[in-house]
Amino acid sequence: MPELPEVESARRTVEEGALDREIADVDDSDTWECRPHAPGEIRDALRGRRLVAARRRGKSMWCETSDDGPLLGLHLGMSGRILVTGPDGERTEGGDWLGGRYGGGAERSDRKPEWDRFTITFADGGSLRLFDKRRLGRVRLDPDLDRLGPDAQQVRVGEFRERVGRGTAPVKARLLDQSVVAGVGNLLADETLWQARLDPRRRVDTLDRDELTGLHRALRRATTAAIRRGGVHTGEVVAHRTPGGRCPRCGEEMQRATVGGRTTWWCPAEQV
DNA sequence: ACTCGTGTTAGCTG
DNA sequence: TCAGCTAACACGAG
Repeated sequence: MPELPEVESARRTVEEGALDREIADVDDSDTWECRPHAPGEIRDALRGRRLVAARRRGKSMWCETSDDGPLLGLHLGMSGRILVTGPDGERTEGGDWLGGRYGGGAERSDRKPEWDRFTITFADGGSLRLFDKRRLGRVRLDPDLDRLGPDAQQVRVGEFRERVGRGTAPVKARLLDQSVVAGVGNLLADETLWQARLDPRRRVDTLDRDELTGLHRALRRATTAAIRRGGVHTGEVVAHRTPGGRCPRCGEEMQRATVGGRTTWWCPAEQV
């Protein structure tokens, strides 16, 4: 499910396939996904315009629209995908990342049209859809991006140490806080902490400068690798987050607990 | 039937 | 006031 790497993939899907096409119609009738907008509000704001750029910060993405139109915010939530079809109606891009609990192998059920929560129909006959089984995604005009921290892939080491090291929360909770650094989800957090050999329960006020520096390096590396390999589920330790799973470096049995409100797996021998 | 979950956030607590 | 935590959100999968 979407963390920063998957959202970056969705952003590229839009950038490569959905820009500069005239918007003929918009189905924004899913009032939950499009809240707090009333039905028709997003349609009226977009019709006749074009998407002209696709941007991303952390897990949030948005499109700029032509003629000084509003920003179109798209958040994939936990199960959202962006699907773009060309003028012939065939899928050209998107929805192709695999793996995870709701990924891969579910293509047949994935076609259910009622899981299309938001659809832009272009004048050429193609479309852009937000497909979202669990309905935890969001579509909104001019989304509030001010509360997001710097993007996890772009944040510089000094700012990272300053932001992540502040407070007393467990380091994993700090990484998951989107206002601290934007883009880290549960799997990327576990992968990063494993790469950095840090115990996810460590309070950030016990981390020294070198540990924070190493954490920053691990995060950038894990994020870049996940984007390159096609998703956060390709992380080295992710497949071992399971009962009886063993650390792929040392063979110790992985430990499980809830940290920062999320299921957390780590190697008790190496992550200290 | 019942629990869990790759995300976000309102609301509670110390 | 604020940092930190919990429950709730919606709903499919195991």
